[in-house]
Amino acid sequence: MPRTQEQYEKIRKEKKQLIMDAALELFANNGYASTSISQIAEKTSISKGLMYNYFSSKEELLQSILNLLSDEIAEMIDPNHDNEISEEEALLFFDLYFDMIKKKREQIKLYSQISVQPEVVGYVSEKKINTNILKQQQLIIDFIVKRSDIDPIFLIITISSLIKGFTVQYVFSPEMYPDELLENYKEYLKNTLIRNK
Amino acid sequence: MPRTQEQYEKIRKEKKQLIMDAALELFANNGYASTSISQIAEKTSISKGLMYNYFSSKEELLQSILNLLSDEIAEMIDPNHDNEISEEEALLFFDLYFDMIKKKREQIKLYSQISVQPEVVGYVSEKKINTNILKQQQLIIDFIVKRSDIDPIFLIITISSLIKGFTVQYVFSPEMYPDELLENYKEYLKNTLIRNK
Amino acid sequence: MPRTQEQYEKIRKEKKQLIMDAALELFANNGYASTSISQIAEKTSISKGLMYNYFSSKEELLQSILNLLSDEIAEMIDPNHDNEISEEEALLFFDLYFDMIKKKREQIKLYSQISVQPEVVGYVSEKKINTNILKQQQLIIDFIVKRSDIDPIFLIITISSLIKGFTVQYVFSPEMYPDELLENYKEYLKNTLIRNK
Amino acid sequence: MPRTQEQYEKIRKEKKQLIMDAALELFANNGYASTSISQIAEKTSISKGLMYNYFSSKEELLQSILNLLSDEIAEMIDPNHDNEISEEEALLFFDLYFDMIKKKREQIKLYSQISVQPEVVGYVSEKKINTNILKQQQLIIDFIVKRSDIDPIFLIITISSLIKGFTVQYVFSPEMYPDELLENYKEYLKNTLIRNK
DNA sequence: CATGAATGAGCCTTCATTCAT
DNA sequence: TATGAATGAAGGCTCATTCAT
Repeated sequence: MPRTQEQYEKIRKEKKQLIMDAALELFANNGYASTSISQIAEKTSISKGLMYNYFSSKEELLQSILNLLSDEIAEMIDPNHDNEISEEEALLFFDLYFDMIKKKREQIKLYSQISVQPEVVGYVSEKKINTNILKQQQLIIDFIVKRSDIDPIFLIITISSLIKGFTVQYVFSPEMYPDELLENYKEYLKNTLIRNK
Repeated sequence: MPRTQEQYEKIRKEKKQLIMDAALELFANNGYASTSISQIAEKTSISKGLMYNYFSSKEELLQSILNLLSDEIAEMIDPNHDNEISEEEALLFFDLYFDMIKKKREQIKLYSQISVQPEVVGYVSEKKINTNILKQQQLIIDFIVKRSDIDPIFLIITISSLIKGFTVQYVFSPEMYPDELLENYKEYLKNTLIRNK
Repeated sequence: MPRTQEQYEKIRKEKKQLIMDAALELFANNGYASTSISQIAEKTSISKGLMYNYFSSKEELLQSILNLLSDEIAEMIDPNHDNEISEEEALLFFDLYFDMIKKKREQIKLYSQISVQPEVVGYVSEKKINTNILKQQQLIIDFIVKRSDIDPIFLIITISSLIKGFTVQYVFSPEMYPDELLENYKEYLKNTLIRNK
Repeated sequence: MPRTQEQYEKIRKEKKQLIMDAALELFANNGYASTSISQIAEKTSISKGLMYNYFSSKEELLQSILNLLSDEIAEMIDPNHDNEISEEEALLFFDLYFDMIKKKREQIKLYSQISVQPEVVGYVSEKKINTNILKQQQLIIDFIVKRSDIDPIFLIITISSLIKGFTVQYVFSPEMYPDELLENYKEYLKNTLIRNK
């Protein structure tokens, strides 16, 4: 009783995911360049050769991880497609974003490393990832700008720097931000930036 | 007749600097791991072997670059040694810091890469660099905290995130921050954070 | 369809032996330091890189050769485990020892080089090799001492020097000791040292 | 007042000797291959370049050390040139030989290493060294043979092995042979081999 | 689909030797 | 005579990738 086409594809997808999981952990913690295909294969309990059955190269594997991150972020952040957001949506963004950096910490750690190394990959899917977040971020900023008399350009720089800086600090030193602090800081940002309290 | 001691020292010092300059540019733009000794030697127009006359290893070369950066930052930022700062000193910090990230852009780019890559180096002189800046930064934050009724912990997170985030964005995309904008944003920060305008 | 576990193991074992054979010949005749991995690879008709699939370093390759020698000697000499030996056993030792230096000439040549070069290796498995032979040698000497009125210390020095000296001379100039001479000399030693003729 | 030709030559000779002394110690203890010209130059407190003013290559330096050893041995052992020796001369040989291995321990250690490594040097002056000792040794053996009814060939093998083996053991583990033991063993050999006691 | 042996280019590093000063 | 900067060939080793089985 041969397996159906779908079963094959499902198995294939799962194996792919296993490889990506192993690779992510190794990349994020040991660095992309310092992680060898052998290590990934060993961690996944498959042979080196088989890896190339799923990913055509080490770089494509990296790309896949980042692309998946991009998709997952898109799903989590879910930018609405009109060009305006309400206060609720603005507040929601913080919930979603903080949720994301917590759940995707390892991926973002990897992404932070990659995005800073021009050599590693042609472009990786940098733009795609940025796009998803930045689009929403832009809407937030628009929202804030509209209700503030601060020079928009300053506000944009400030908020994007703040988000970027906080993200990096968090993903590389999560132990410094216990859950409660994280929650409180999120509320503080909501109050300060959105609710104007 | 051999060269005098001074002549030799001069040659050494100059050549060392040449190598470090070439390495910095390559490291910062292509990444540390992706830059080979061959490339550095070629860019410096020396033989591969000679590099090892000046630096005992690739890693030591990196360390030297970062140590120099550390020293230069120390000189530029010059933290005062009492534990309190005046408003003038707080304002001065912004001038010094913005000046530094502008002049040492490439080095900080390299540093940003290194500090995010677990594999590269045991310590590099990460701590030393951080110390110099962070000490001063801490004083600034203390200053601000003292005159504000915001929860200190939120303030600390916010300001350090802001500085880190802005620094990274600037050194990797300086073209987005023309001199005038840079200057204006600096003044904006001074007014907002220090002068409470 | 992949090879079976056994097939792989067979390939590995055979290839390992091929490499060790080639390395032994080169090490013994050209010296360990003067033999390059390239030469070994070429003699084995494999690529340089492949060597590292079987041995983690040049030194480990050397160690493996010497460890194998150690095991083979153990098998050939087979020291008995009580602390006394009979005349027959004493006589047998000479048969075994002469047989060994003849069959393992190249290995002992290599070993003679290594044991005299402080730089090459931490220990190599020097001790292990020595142990096997020396234990038996000690029993022989005990045997002789017991039946002689010569000062034991002189006897020990003399016999161990004699064995060591003869071994070195033989392995480096086997052409000076044709089979018949070798055999006769062995009998001469038996008669003189053991049978007291 | 310029120096005379002789003074120059004397200085030159002394400096050469200094280099050879440093090299000998390093070669004997760290191995020839593992000792770099830099180390020798440093130990001698001269520059690398100057070394090549005295010795045209690393190998020539080694050769010089061994040649000197050869000459010194010749002087110490001083083989007489007729083809026969008296009992006194035979006994004297042991005094001279034991004296030599004690005083030239480091050189012989080096020589033992070199003579076992076919690769290092074309031939070094192996033959020359051997010649000096072997010639005398041959006379001793002749002397013993003449007064013994043992098969000469066995005697030759035995005595030359004994001397070689003892020499190697002594120079590599002198701490196992305190002066008194050395002296006593020498007398033991004299009595056994020459005086037939 | 699966294996891991095999390749080969490239990397970091060492070092005897040369040479301008 | 003396210096040490400079060279360049070679060495040990790693690793992404390929391929016979």
